[in-house]
Amino acid sequence: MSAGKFFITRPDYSSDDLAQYPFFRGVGERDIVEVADRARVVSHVRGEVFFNQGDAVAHQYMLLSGEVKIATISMEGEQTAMRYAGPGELFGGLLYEGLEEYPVSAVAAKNSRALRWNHSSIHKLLLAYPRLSINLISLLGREFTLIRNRFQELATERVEQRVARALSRLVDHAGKRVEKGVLIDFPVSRQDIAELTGTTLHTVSRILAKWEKMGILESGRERICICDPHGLVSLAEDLGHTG
Amino acid sequence: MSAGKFFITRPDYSSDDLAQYPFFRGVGERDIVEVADRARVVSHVRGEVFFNQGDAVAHQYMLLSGEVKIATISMEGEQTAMRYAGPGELFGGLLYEGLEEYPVSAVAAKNSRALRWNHSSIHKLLLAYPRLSINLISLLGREFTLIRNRFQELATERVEQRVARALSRLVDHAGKRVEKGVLIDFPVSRQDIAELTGTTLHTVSRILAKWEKMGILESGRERICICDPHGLVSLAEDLGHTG
DNA sequence: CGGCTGCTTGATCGCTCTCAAATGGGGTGG
DNA sequence: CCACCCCATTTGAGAGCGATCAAGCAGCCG
Repeated sequence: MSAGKFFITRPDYSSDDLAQYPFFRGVGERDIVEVADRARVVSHVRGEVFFNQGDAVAHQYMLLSGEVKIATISMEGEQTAMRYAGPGELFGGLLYEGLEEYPVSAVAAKNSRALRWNHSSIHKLLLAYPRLSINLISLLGREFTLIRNRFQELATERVEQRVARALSRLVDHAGKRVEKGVLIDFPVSRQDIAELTGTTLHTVSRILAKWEKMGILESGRERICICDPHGLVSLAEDLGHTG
Repeated sequence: MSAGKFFITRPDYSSDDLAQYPFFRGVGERDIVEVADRARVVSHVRGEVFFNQGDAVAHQYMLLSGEVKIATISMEGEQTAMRYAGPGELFGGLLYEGLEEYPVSAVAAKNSRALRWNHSSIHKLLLAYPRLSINLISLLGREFTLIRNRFQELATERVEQRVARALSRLVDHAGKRVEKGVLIDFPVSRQDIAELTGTTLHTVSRILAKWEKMGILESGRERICICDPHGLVSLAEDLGHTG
């Protein structure tokens, strides 16, 4: 990793690594270096926050390694998880005129490293490298599709179906092949699943217990391993027809 | 309207009208004309669709007048409303690589006119006028905040509270001052409110009947007029504390 | 080994969906 | 102008999903 083909700006990453991320798609190696040079690398261990909902918007982040939970907290104190961001994904205040506070919190779900641009830098960079803007729009489009789907599920589906879909997404997003099946490769509690699906940890616990009995998965303290991913998917689909 | 201060490209609109919309913020009059010239004006009467979920992505729209419902339909046939777009708002496939079908439908909630760019035109324009990209990102950011809030409400709040918020938003978005209070200025059925809030038209009907008795609003067939907007807002807040 | 934190499990309650049917407003065609 | 029909709306009764409350259990770290 220290033997990048191109100029390495910092010991933490090479331009090769960055070039593979969608934010830099179609951007020349030299330009990537220029853009990355305007960022700092920041690290947070599991549980630490990158920023809190309500903080003054200051930075835009791109995750290099780890996993970050993007969540909101309501006035009644209830948490809702918007998404989990993995390596290559952007998070932070989407700089639009009038936005002064982060509308969400970003907390490391495992030890994480990210590139951090400040607000004005990223603004200039987007103007200077239009391709970055296009890529950002593209990424936002995908994210939109995701939250739209989740919104629709929340509006029309039962809890069990939503949990099945949430687990499927986590597997796609951060699944690691292990002996028993596919492990979600960061600590996930029942409460986390509940915040993703708009239910309570109790209900999640009951559902997982049921599926464990059916042999679909295996789980423990903040650990979920899907033994039968296909079974999980067809469960998500079938629950619509029969229930 | 035909006496615009600047060059008028079509009888339908002047560059003045366009300059006030956020998509064109910071863009010169001449450039606005250039961009608008790449679009066609399309009209649809109430009930007609601009495009259907699943259609091949071909166009990006900016609404000039009217109101457009952006909604999805699930595999089980249930509709979910994502938002209502008013004049100046953009809708259509957010061009990202890999997107081939519209993920939502857009249907005129009243007679509507829109600018329509085709896919490749808008792509070129965004590259040629970086300020447009910035504005688009800005608009997406706002839209994101909106759907995030709605998602959180759906995940944590009761139906009554969600309906109160939905009505408040409709008032802000399309409220028209009338004698009795503020009228939502396009046809809105109980079913429409239900699709916005993830409930059924029956529940909406009961809630509106209750509020009508309380003197907060007045409603009829596809018509809702808020007599006491502030009461509605405090209802949305209070339902959290007491319920 | 002890305590903290996350997980399980039972019992109950009530919000909201579902099913069913009647009512009414408004536009259209005669 | 009137009658009719379509479709939105209202209203009732009942069932059930899932939240809530309440303990007890168990893994993991110090």
